Amino acid sequence: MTLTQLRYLVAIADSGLNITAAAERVHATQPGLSRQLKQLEDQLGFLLFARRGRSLESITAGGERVLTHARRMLSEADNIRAYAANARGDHRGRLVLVTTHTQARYVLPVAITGVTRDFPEVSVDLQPAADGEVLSHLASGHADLAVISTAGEIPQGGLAVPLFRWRRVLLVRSTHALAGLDRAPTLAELARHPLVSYESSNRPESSLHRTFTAAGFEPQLAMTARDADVIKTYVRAGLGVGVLAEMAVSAREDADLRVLPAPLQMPECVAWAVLPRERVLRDYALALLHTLAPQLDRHDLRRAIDGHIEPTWPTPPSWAELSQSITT
Amino acid sequence: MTLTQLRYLVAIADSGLNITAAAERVHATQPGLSRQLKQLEDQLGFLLFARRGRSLESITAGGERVLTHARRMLSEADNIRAYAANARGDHRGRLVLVTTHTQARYVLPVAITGVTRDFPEVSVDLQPAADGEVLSHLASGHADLAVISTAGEIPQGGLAVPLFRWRRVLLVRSTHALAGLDRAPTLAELARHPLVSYESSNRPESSLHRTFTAAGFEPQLAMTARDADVIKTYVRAGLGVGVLAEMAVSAREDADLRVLPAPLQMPECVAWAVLPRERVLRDYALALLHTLAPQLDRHDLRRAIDGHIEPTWPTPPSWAELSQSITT
DNA sequence: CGCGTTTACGTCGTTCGTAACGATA
DNA sequence: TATCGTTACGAACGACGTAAACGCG
Repeated sequence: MTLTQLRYLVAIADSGLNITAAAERVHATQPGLSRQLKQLEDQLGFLLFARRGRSLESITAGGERVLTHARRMLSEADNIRAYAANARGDHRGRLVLVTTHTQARYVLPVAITGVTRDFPEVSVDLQPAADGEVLSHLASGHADLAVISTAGEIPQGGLAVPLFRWRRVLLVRSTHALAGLDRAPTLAELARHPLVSYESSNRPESSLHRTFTAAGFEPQLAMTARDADVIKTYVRAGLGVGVLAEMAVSAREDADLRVLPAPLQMPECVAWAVLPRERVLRDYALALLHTLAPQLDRHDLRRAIDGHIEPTWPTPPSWAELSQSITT
Repeated sequence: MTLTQLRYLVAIADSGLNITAAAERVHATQPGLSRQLKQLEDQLGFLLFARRGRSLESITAGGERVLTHARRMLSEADNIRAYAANARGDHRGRLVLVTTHTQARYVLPVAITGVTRDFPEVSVDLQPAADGEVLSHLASGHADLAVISTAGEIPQGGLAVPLFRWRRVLLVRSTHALAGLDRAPTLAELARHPLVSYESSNRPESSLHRTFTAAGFEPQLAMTARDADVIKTYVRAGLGVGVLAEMAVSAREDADLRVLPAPLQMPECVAWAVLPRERVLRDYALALLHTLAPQLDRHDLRRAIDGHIEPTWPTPPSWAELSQSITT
């Protein structure tokens, strides 16, 4: 049993049982993989894949089992390599982020720009995902860091680091009935108008939905989208009142629209960075994290990550405070 | 980075930084290990060991870090091999048990005999340990299964499987003042006599100590030992009242001594098997466990171990019931 | 001078890629 | 017939053990 054999095994499993495609993925030839797979099966004494004719039909139960152990071994091997790269100051590599559209579009740009400036040999891979899918992407092990928001709870599935607090704002056309208001509308006032908001607001357990129903109202969601820019477009088209994160509105770009604070009952949200457990973080990933959470000490962060401990974090700054300190 | 290199690295660390001894351990030559270590260090880009002259002086911080990841990788490799051996019905191997003297001497023999009968190619390695050290031996990863008793709490550090309930008994010479009693003495009566018991009774948090002090008495421990046979010897010598586990007294062997039940306030204990987490159990280890816990379904056990879930176990049988069912 | 590590050298085993072959839909 | 996996072959690489050299106590 060699690491190469296990790497090939995982590649085959991840390529839909297509050995040719797997060979491509690991930069080797197809006969090489075939041979190593056969040798591994011979040594273990049972088939890892069920064959139909000559091609692989499905993974056997034993193969599934071996696969999970193999994945752990390979991820530990990656950990050693990552640690070594940090130790020798080698900052080449990839940084895979998985996050929602709003974070990707409005929060991360400055932070990522900083990383690519300080670590020019890093290629950042920004994976967009729906609200509920971010953490499952992280759990699958293909991402180094997730950024996600919650209204209260601490995200599970990794080490959660609080970044900043933010509130929702309302966005309306200047001709809209609410445009003249110089205060936050009440929930009752807002409930009379069709809303345009994030896709996740459709779910009954979303904080928007819960806030309305707790007060005895039913939100009218005229339209939902993952993408804040799409929401703005439909607000401009007069479809309804935009309900989105304060990070997503810009005084310059959205000067044609009126911005109102959301009703006070709508809870404050917290944006979190979530790091996979048992995974060594590259220095540039830590740098990104530190840009997003400058209030936290770099070495405390490193200790929390390496020691797999969950510290009691201080209350994160508001988005206004954070964006202030990032740009200056 | 190869598995061989990591195996060598661990061997060197476990041999007190003596490469020659490590080579012996892994059945290879010393220059081979030296070379692989050097190559690993070259590839990682930093020293794993600090040198003084030519010999290894200490592990570096980086070396320590790499070592922990390497150990995990190797243990996962062992898991794959163990799973494969099970799958192909290969029942050769070692079974390392760590436990206290009483279990080793009075409880495990029948169970181990059963294993060596059903699995003649297994060599059982019974590691004796003091009460408090059993679980740390297990945690170090050198044992497959620990057997230990507690008075109430569930043992930590692995998947704990309850085996049986047992009580303490008193052992006295026939000439002893308590010998004529046909009931359990009260705590007050017992407190007047010097006691001979297990070493762990010295600790103030031991259940014996706690029981006495809770009733306002102070136990007089004339002598303590890890070994039940030693305790009996000193009881025969008239040193005091033996307080030991009911499993340790035999109607035949101890016919010259009087056996009394312990005071009712002394709590019932539970013997547990503790299995290391994240470790594939060989079939013969499961067989041993099943002999010790016949009330539990074999497949439930396998599922609990493989799935790393902690089921709510049924109340275990008493030692009398268990020893009955084992021998028949 | 003994112990332990490093270096040098020759051999052996293994892996790899290319190319030809076989099976399947 | 196109696609995908297996088998065959030769070259290159790497690992290993033996033997000798080197440092240190």
